[in-house]
Amino acid sequence: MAEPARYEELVRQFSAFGVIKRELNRLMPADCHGGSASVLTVLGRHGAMRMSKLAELLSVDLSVTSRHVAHLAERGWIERSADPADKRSRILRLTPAGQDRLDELFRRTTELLAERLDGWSEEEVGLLTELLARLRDSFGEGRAAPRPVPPAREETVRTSAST
Amino acid sequence: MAEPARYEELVRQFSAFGVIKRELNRLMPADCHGGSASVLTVLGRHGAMRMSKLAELLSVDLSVTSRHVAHLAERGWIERSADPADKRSRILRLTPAGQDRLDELFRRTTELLAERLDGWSEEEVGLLTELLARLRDSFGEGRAAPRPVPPAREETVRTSAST
DNA sequence: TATTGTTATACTCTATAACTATA
DNA sequence: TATAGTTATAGAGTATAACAATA
Repeated sequence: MAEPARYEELVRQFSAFGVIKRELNRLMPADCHGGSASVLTVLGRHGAMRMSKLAELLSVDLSVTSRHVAHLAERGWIERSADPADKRSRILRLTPAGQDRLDELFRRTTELLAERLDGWSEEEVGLLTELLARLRDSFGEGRAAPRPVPPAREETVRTSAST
Repeated sequence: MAEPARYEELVRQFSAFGVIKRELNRLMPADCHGGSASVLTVLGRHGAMRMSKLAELLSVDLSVTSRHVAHLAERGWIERSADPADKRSRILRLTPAGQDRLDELFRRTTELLAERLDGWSEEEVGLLTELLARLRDSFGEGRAAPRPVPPAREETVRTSAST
């Protein structure tokens, strides 16, 4: 448990979020903005899943997820198949084209980070990554279910864009 | 310089930004949303300044800053006085009411963080704060001018909500 | 002519609520 | 009746561009 002043300082630094997010967004191709990219990322990491699960992993409302998914499906980057066990559900899955898109996105962002974090050591990058994961866990509890989990369990799915 | 896989992992964790930001926004009073709050925070920390400087510190466009500032001025939380040295400029300054507002906001966010980061140690909170500051520095270069004040890093922490 | 701010416009992201179809 | 997902609507945040006043 930290002192109040610590939290206050942390909150100030949260402004970094906006800075990074805006710069990252500028990097996105016109037909695949931030929201869509998150969907691709989650599907790439966790494999096929239903809408509700995706929304949970994204920590956004189901309606928001639905729109992003529709956007991606229109472009052939993900496919929505019926769930035989529950006809209300739809199973989402990355298509090969979607996987390519995802790889391309990672390439772009990795390039940007390599440039921006030039002076950072391997350990520092890892440390920040870890702390952000914990931060997300600390917040998302109850609604989100993040946690850098091992790749998909679904058998028919190609997983992770890289590793 | 870290390996590409490190950056990729870091990018994934950036999704934490959205989670925290949305939760923080939910905490904001109806008449003072995230954008306005940032303005108050920066003015509280760095003192009076002109629009352009504020926009730079916020790392957002001047037009955006202008709107947020107008919003705050309407509510009497900041005052815009003419700059005698340059009549195009306007000097922004927190009013006592604005300071109260700011204190109140810090109280709210501190409370939330204390709750969410219950299991975090003083050192961990400090470490994350430091890394976020560095992250912002690494990104904002050229457009933003972060690196405000040396954050409290010692055991003995300043308790000033602003200055 | 360049700079400081303001305003109009457009676009993304998000949540809430109403609605359809299954369970 | 409850749940999965879609769609309509509204609100916040941001950037670009056109404009005013001053340097």
